[in-house]
Order: sequence, then structure tokens, then C-alpha cells
Amino acid sequence: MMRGHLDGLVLAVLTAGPAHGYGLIEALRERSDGFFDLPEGSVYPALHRLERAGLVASGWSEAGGRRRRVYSLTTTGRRAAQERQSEWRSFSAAVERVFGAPSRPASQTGAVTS
Amino acid sequence: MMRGHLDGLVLAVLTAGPAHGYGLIEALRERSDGFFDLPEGSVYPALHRLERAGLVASGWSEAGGRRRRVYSLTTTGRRAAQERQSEWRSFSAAVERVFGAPSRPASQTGAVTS
DNA sequence: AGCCTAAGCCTAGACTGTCTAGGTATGAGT
DNA sequence: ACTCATACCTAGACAGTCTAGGCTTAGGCT
Repeated sequence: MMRGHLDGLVLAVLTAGPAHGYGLIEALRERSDGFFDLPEGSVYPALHRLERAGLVASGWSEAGGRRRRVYSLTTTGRRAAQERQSEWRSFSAAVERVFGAPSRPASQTGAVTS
Repeated sequence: MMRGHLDGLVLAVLTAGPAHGYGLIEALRERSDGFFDLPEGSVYPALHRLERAGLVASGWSEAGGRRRRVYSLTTTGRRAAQERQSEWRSFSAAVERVFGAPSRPASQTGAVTS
């Protein structure tokens, strides 16, 4: 489950250069050491969503008799990629703070002390 | 937006001791240094979901004339809390790998090289 | 020829989790 | 009387992901 972070990851991959949907899935799998093995039904809609939002642009190309729709970042997409990344960092840091926070006295959270 | 990580965070807070819904929201806000300021409409349903799943148990208590529903971890909930945390770590690590991955040659991702 | 797999694209609908936006009630302070 | 903080709740909207299909071409195998 990608839980809303898919867009940022797709944009991150595209930062390194244009890619088509199928290759993007492979790139995500390889970059994550196999952790992200996303179904096409997740990635294609995400790409369409990003294109509708103007963050990526697409064009058709041909390779080995197979047609590919190749996506690349727009200018706003490149900016969005950086934003998503820094949003991730602060989100991730906040989660870590919650996980790593020290125990607090039970009285602060309404625990039953009797 | 909590993007599916809310359960893990709630369980993490409850690991430190029982809490009621409203106090849990405050605890999440404080632990995250203000980053997580969750609406009640997110947290209460999450608690009910966790209770239905048997990960937390609740009971009513009274404090200052106000009734509180206090939640605490069950045994399976305590185990789930650890699982969620380690799931988070591997998820987070995978995301970091994607963000931090070096650029690869365009040919690997179907880029238009012409 | 027939079959299977990999490479490539797509989408409708189900599902799930979060948030919006409302509601109720008590106690304390002005 | 009024407002604010505390404390609970839920229906329905919304958004993102996944399931489960569909389509096509190329290439390998029998």
C-alpha cells in the first residue's frame, strides 16, 4: 500500500530522466530493492493524475515494435518533486518523533490511575 | 493527511500507557512538535476501528465531571504496535532509497534518446 | 500452428482511510 | 448569558490504491 506517497515517488524517479509507465514500475522496484512492486492499476492512474495536474507531460514513442507513452517532468513538476520530497522528510521526521518519544506520566493522557 | 499510518501512531502512543481520544490527539500533537494536529473525525473512527480489530480495549472513566473513554492496548495490540513500527521503518527506508537513488542511464527507463 | 510469457497500454468499480461538518454535553471563566 | 475548552460521536463526501479484467505485439517453445 502506497498511502498517498506514490506521486512523490513517481516524481522522484522522473527527476532522473523521462520514463514510461512500465519502466517506471521497474525503476521503483529496483530503487527500493524490491519493496515497491506496484500494480499497473496504481501507477497508470497516478501518471494520468499527474499529467492532468500539469506536473508531467507525455508523448508516444516506439521501441522494438511496442508503443510507449513516455512521461517527463514539467517545470512545475520539477518544483513539485522537490516539495514532495521535503514534505516527506518532515512527515517522516514527525512519525519518528512519535515512535521515539519517551513515556509520559499517565496523568497527562487520561489514564485510569486508580 | 495521515495516509494510512494513523493506526501505527495511535498504537505507539498507547504503548506508553492508556489514553482517551482527546488526550491522544494532544499527545500526537506534542510528540510531533505540532506536526500532527488531527481532527477528531480522524482519531475517533480510528480508535473504534482498532477496538473492533481487538488491538485496543476501552472503558469509561470520569475526570472533572467529564466522561472519558479510555483506551489501552491489548496483548495483540502490543504486538501489532511493534509490527507497525517495523513496517514503518522498512517502508520509510524504501522511500528514502527511491528518493536518494542515483540517476540511471535514460535507456533503462524508455526515455526518448533521439 | 498453437501456446505461453514478457512487454506495454488501459479502465471500471470496489475498497478503505481520512476529513468535513455537523451534532451533543459539561465545567469554568467573563 | 455567553464563550471557550474539554470530551464524545457519526454520516457522508472525498481521494487514492488495488483488483480484475481488457487489449496488443514480439519472441520463444513444442
